[in-house]
Amino acid sequence: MLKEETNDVGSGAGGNNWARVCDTCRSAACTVYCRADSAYLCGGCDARVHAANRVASRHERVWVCEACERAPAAFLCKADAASLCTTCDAEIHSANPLARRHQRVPILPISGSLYGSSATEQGGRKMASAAETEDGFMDLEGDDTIAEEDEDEAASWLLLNPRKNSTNQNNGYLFSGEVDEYLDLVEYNSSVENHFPDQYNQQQQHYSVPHKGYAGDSVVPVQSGEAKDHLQQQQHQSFQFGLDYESSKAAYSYNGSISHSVSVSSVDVGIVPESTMSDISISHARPPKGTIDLFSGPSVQMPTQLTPMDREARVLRYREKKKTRKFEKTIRYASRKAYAETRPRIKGRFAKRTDVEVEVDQMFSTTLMTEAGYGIVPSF
DNA sequence: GCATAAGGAAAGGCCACACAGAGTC
DNA sequence: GCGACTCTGTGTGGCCTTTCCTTAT
Repeated sequence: MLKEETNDVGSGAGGNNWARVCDTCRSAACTVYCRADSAYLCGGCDARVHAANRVASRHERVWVCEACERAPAAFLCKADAASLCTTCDAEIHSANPLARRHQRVPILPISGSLYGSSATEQGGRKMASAAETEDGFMDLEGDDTIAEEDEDEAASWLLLNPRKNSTNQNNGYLFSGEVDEYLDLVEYNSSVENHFPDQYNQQQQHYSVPHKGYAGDSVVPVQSGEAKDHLQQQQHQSFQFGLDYESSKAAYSYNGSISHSVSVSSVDVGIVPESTMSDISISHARPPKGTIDLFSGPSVQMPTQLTPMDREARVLRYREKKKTRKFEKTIRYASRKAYAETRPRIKGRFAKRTDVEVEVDQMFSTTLMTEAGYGIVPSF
């Protein structure tokens, strides 16, 4: 059994971008691996098979790796709140020193019902939600604290989401604001760029367009309207189905269906649409725990009452964002980068150009102008 | 087991200036 | 409506300082 797992991991982590399908129904993406049956099962088949009798319900199962979706998860990364197989764990957490510091704990298999007693709701299965523990399993006791913490943090991510689109997308579970959708797009893009270089590059050819023809700060492309519409459509679809447990797993996993559909970015630098920058900082701003709860104040755009669906959607969205956080610096304007690199410094700080340097630059510009036969606007 | 010191890593601030974008005429 | 112009805020990299965490005593 373990041999098979190892082989699968080897081919799955990073090498195969498609989630393993359920061994039973052969149609849905698998979400759990049953060691007793040596079978990968989707949420529906798992619930059906292991609810058949008491013996079956004792089968030990583990979630499938959220990164490759092809191997049983072996470790839980607390920093990423992600269950990962050994290979993905090694890959992801050897990427940089920061990642190496992530605290990971082995995932213990569980038996019984993964989806709680109300497994029939929402199309037969209960979605993965705030009731899950950090490792993604249902916590039968004492899960309220964790869920509330997640909800609190999730709420902070959504504070400024205007509900202006509620009339158009009034299912209550969609991204509510244009801005936040854009933010999501950027983050998903980062995820895609990291995990699907091939597909990402191919699809980029379809949807990525240069920001401007001008060669200055224009190196940072933005998504075309077609791409954005396409993405929004995909996201909306994913969220509409996302309340179903199985679909939500696919939609929110590292490289689930939604990731396959996202395909906009530059090649060397990440895109951050300028209009979103302030929103990013605002939406992430959050007072530390233990401070005065400003979120309950009247000035904050926070719904006073959340339906269970809203709550679940918030937590889900927060978890997904948490997984796809990207800490690498994003260069938006390559020309500014070039200027900064050539700019004189004193102890690392930018320094004023001396008159001599200005004169040299002017002479250089003049020389170029005469030699090239056309004018160049002097920079300094 | 607890307290303190030392070392390392990470985070954040600072600086000048070209540029984007809003506003005005 | 369109172009020209002014003004303001933003983004950029390298070094330094501060803060936090781990390890040793």
